[in-house]
This record gives sequence, C-alpha cells and structure tokens, in this order.
Amino acid sequence: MHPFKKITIKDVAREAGCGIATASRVLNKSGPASAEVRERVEMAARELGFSFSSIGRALQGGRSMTIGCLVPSLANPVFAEAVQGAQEALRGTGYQLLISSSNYDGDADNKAIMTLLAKEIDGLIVTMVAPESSEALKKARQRGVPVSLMFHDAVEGFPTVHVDNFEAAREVARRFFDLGHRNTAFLSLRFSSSDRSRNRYAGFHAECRDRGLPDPALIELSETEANTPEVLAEILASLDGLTAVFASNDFLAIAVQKAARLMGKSVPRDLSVVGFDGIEIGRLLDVPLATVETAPESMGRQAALTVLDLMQGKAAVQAPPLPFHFRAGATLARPRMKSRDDDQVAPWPPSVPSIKTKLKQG
Amino acid sequence: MHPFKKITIKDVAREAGCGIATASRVLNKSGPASAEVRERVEMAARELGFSFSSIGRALQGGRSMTIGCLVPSLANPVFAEAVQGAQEALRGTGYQLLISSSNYDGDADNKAIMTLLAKEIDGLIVTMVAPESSEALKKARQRGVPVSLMFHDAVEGFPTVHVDNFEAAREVARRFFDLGHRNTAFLSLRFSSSDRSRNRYAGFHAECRDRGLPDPALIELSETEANTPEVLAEILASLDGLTAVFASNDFLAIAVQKAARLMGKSVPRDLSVVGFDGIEIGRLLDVPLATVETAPESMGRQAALTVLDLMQGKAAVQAPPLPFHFRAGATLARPRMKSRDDDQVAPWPPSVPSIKTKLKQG
DNA sequence: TTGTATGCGTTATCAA
DNA sequence: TTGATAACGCATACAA
Repeated sequence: MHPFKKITIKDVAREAGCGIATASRVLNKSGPASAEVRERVEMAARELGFSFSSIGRALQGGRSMTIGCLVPSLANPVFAEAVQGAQEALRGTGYQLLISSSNYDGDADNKAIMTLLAKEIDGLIVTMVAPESSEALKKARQRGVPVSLMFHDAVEGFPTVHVDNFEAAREVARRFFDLGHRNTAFLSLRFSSSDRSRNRYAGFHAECRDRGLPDPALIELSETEANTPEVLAEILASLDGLTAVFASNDFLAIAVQKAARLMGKSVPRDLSVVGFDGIEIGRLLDVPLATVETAPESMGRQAALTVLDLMQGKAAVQAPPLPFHFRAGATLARPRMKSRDDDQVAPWPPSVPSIKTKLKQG
Repeated sequence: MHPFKKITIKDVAREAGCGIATASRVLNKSGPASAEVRERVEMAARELGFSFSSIGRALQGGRSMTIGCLVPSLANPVFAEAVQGAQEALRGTGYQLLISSSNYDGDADNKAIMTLLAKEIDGLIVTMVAPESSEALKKARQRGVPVSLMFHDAVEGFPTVHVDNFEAAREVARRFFDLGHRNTAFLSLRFSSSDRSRNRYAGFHAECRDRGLPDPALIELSETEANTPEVLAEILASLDGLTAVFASNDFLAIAVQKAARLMGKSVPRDLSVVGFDGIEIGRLLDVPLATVETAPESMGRQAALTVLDLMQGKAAVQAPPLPFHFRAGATLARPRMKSRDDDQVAPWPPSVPSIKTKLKQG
C-alpha cells in the first residue's frame, strides 16, 4: 500500500457498504437517503478523514470555484489591500482567489491571464499594464469568463472599479491654484506603464491649462531614484521657481519631503506636496501628508462583487467611479512670496522642461 | 450550439483528423509523431485557440501545479511582500499560488487550510495564528503535502523560514541598556494571536532580566487605539519614568513618534523608539526610525523554494534563521538625565504594570 | 431509496 | 507511428 493514498468517495462508499452515488448524495445532501445509510456514510467519511476533491468536482461540474486575480505587484500596498478586499468579499462564498502578479510587465500580464484561464477560473479580476490592448483579456471574454477590472478607467466592454484619476488630479491642481501656486511638478514612477499615472498627469495638466498656468514639469523616477533622496533633491533643485509637487503616490510624496529636508527647504513653507492614495501612515508623519484618499480595499471588494454578479448571469453594468476624498494635510500651504514685488502675480517663468519626456499624450 | 463551448483536445484531434492520443503527444511533445500529422495538429490547435485544461491534467496526473499560501492578511505589507517573494520564486516553474487570508483568526486559518487541501494543492506555505496546534496542518502532513511555515519559530516537524525574533528582541534590549535606558515598554498589536510578538516580548523581557533591569511594561493595543495617537499618548503618559519603547512593528513605532509629539515630548531626547520589520518608509521620516530590519520578500522566496525542494523529494532540513539587521536611526539615543543625581544609576521604580495583562508566558 | 453507468479533459498503456 | 481505451474523482441520469 502506498504511504499517502488519497481517500476518495469510493473509499467512503465501500466502507459504508453502499454505492458511490448514495455516498455522494448523503455527503452533498443532494438527494434522498435512508437515515440508516446516511449514518453509515457520515461515519465512514469521518473515520477516513474524507473530503471532496475540488478537482474532480470541477471537472464534472464545469466550475472550478476559483477566481483569478492579477495585479502588478503585491509589494505595492495599494494592490495588496485591493486583493485583501476581494478576498474578504469572497469569504464564505466558496470561491478562492488564484493570484498572479506581473511586476508591471505587459507580457507577463498576458501570460499570467492565459495561465489563469487554463486553470479554468470562473471569473477574473485584473489590474494590468495595458488592458485596452490585451489579447488575453479578449480571450477571457471569448470564453465567457466574467471579468472585472480594478483601478483602470473604463475600457471598452469590461466593467471596472476605479476612482476618477483625471478628476482627482484636477482637484489637486485646483487646490494648488487656489493657494497661489504657479510652478508645479508631477512626480511619477513607471509613468509609461501605468494608465493611472498618465491619467493623473493628464487631469493635473488639463486643469493647469484651464487656469492659465504653465504646464507642470513631468518627472519620471526610477525605483532607485525614488529611494535615494539625494537624487530626488537634485532633480527638484533643478526646477526653478517650483513651489508645489503633486506626487502620483504617497510614498513618492514622502520621499519628496525627505528630499526637501535635504535641500534645506521647509515643507510646506518652501514647497508644498500632495500625494495620492491616502495611506494611513501619511497621517502619522510629523507633517501630515495632504493627499487624495482612495479606498483600495473597497475597490477589491467591489470588483469581487461585480464578478460574482456577472457569474450569476446579471448583466454587466459599469458602476460610477468610487468617490475620492481630498485629505487636507500640513504639507500644503500658500507659497512663500520671495519679496514685496511678488505680491503681484509673478511673471511666469518658462515651463520647466521634463526631466524625462516619455510622455506621449498631453 | 452553446455560446461558450470549451475547446478540448478532442476537438483538436477531430479537426486534425487524428486520435486524441496523437494530438496529446504532439502538443506535449511527449512522443513520436510524423511531421505531417504534427503539422495538422498544431494548425488545428492554433485555429481553434486550444489550450489545455489544467483541471483535466490535474485529475489525470495527480498534481494540480498549485501551491497554497495562507497569511493573516495582505493588508499587512510584511505578509504582502512575503507573498510577492513566493510568487517570484515560483515564476517560471509552472506553479501558481492559491492564496487565502484569515484576518488573524485561528478558526479561519484551519478552514482555509482545509479548503486549500481540498483543491489538491501540491504544497503549502503558511503563516497562521497557532501552527503548533493546528489540526489542518497535521492533516496536510498526513496527506503528504509539503509544508513550509513562514515567520514562525520552529514548530515540530515543519520546516520554517524565519528570523529569530527572540534574539532580535534581545538585541534591542541590549541597545537600550547600553545607552542607559532603564524603564522600557513593549508595544504590540494582537499580542495573544501572534507568536512573533510574543517571542519578541519574551526576548526583550529576558534580556532586561539578564541585565537586571525592571520588567518592561507590556502594552497591547487594539487596532483603533494604535491609529488614535491621542489614546496612545495617554497610555504612554501613564508610564512613569519611561524612556524607551520597543514597538513590535514599524507602524506602531511611527505611531509612538506621533504620540510623543502630541505629548510635547521629543524623540529621541525624551523618548527613544525602536521598531521592527524595517519597512522602507522608516528611512524617509523626519527622524529616521531605528528598527530591526528583516527581509519579508526573502522569507517568502525561501519558503517557496523549500516547498519546491520538498516536492522534489528532498528531505526536510530546517535552515538556520535568516539574519536580521539592527538599523540605527535617529529615534534612538541616550535618555536625558533629569538632574545631577541621575548621574548615578537611578533607583529603579517599581515595575510599571501592564495596561493589559493578557500575557501568559514570562 | 438505491446503485450502475456515463462523462467531464487529460495522459499513459498497449496493441496494432 | 498511431489510436482506442482505461483511469483519475466526482455528480447525475436512469434503471432497479
């Protein structure tokens, strides 16, 4: 006999002295069975430590009771929380999450989805680099697998759960403007591979235009640059007249604070900073961070509920964007006027050139 | 005809005009096939958009190519990073992670493992409330499913990937002592449901004893208390003569800084703070956090590699704990002496009572 | 109320 | 080199 023989329903049936159909009916409470045989079957199952194989079930039933979930990285707390939210929404439903991450790589995204699809997932929750042009996503649709996007703005044919990045960014620009800021910058990681960053910049840029402000400087940082305040300080120092920075996420915003300290500049007296996401820790800083609060956990939860609905045959309806909330913080204030002359609106300096100009739109 | 008919290898075989065994051999490159039929099969597969069903494969092959992973919560970046690390170690191996989280609930832990087991996972990576007494974990062993724990100190029979919490905490106590701190406190969330916190306290406590210091005060916070600096400030204020706090994680340590500010106390002049985990953001604070650096991502990676090894039949060997590293930071300094008299060692005040005394050991 | 037989998608065996 | 068939664990139609 083998050391780790699997206990199947056959074993239970044999032990209980009945047919497997009967055993199945008893254990699933899915059909009639005499009290007596029921007793025997349950006893046998208990004694043998039997539990159903989801695989056998999936093969027979056509449903794997598994939902695929793809995010760029779990190391980013925003996505981690979203997954956690989805997880919680699924608790008790019998569905499990099969998770993949692509490390912000578009090819990996598509491969991951194909792998997920091969596992016969019953639904799919996705945040990826380029959903609008993903073959794998199309394939999912072909196969009739319900899909919900997360964080992305609407993509044709797929429901998405998101905040309106464009509008939120406009709001930030408006706040800057109202306080009297004129020369601003937008800071981002992986600008080119994140439609979220791009949309935030676009909204920020649009509002600046509408207000007649110079275009914001666009700064794209590498991971290492973002973690080296010295480098960041140098970059910021190169931008003449800069008084306000909108960072595409709170970590970057905190890095800016650090860099400012290094430059001997005071936040918010010399430089205002606003972040995005609204991570808890921002509140606990010496100078609490002004930021746009979103709710990643709700986003994941909503996405899961959407997929659940879709699986039950409900029609796909695109819900409106989740609300965002501007969190006031001590990192945002009026810019300091350099001299009396500045009481009148300062002449706008020429738009500061982007450090890296990978920007395609806007 | 049905809208979403699944394409199986049968369809491919029919389309290619050959038997399914042949199609299987071609597509898997697992056996001989004439160039001609190979051509036809590959063509057919492409045209139909065929891909193998992992479920069929799993049923037949006895392996699901899936590894279960249970963590308390993905909202805790330490665990999220660990999962990310495991994810990365698995990339390219064909294995996928089936993830569950229990929200620090011991019952949920066991249920989750049973569910994972039912999915016929080929391996299991676990961080849970009480591994030492988990029936589900025993079950996994019975079934011959390779298991690796993460973060836990050694538990009989299961390999684990961890840092030595006890020793790390001793190190912190030593640092405090060397600088002249006498009255200390240990701060923790969910003390009772985390062996990590308990072991850290135990080590901290043991070293204090060894040095002849009064027992550290043990403070267990609820989630809300930790996020309400006012409350935390009040608690800290109630501890007379306190000069140093060891927080069981960096978030708590940052909360302590905030609370200190509220109390009008200066860190580190009036109060030293040391955290645990070594999250990146700690470096970026105004007063960079002193902490014990660990490497959650490596932990996840190691755990995954361990499971992979186990699955290949290698014997379970308990690797030594991963190294930790004390990160110096500006939150740690000598305590301020209150008066001349204090130049001599101050008389030890009576040990401050625990705010909550759920402590079982030590 | 019960049990037998079939099929789900795949791979492995074995005879042709 | 090929293909029919058994087996994997389960649920169910159907016959008893």
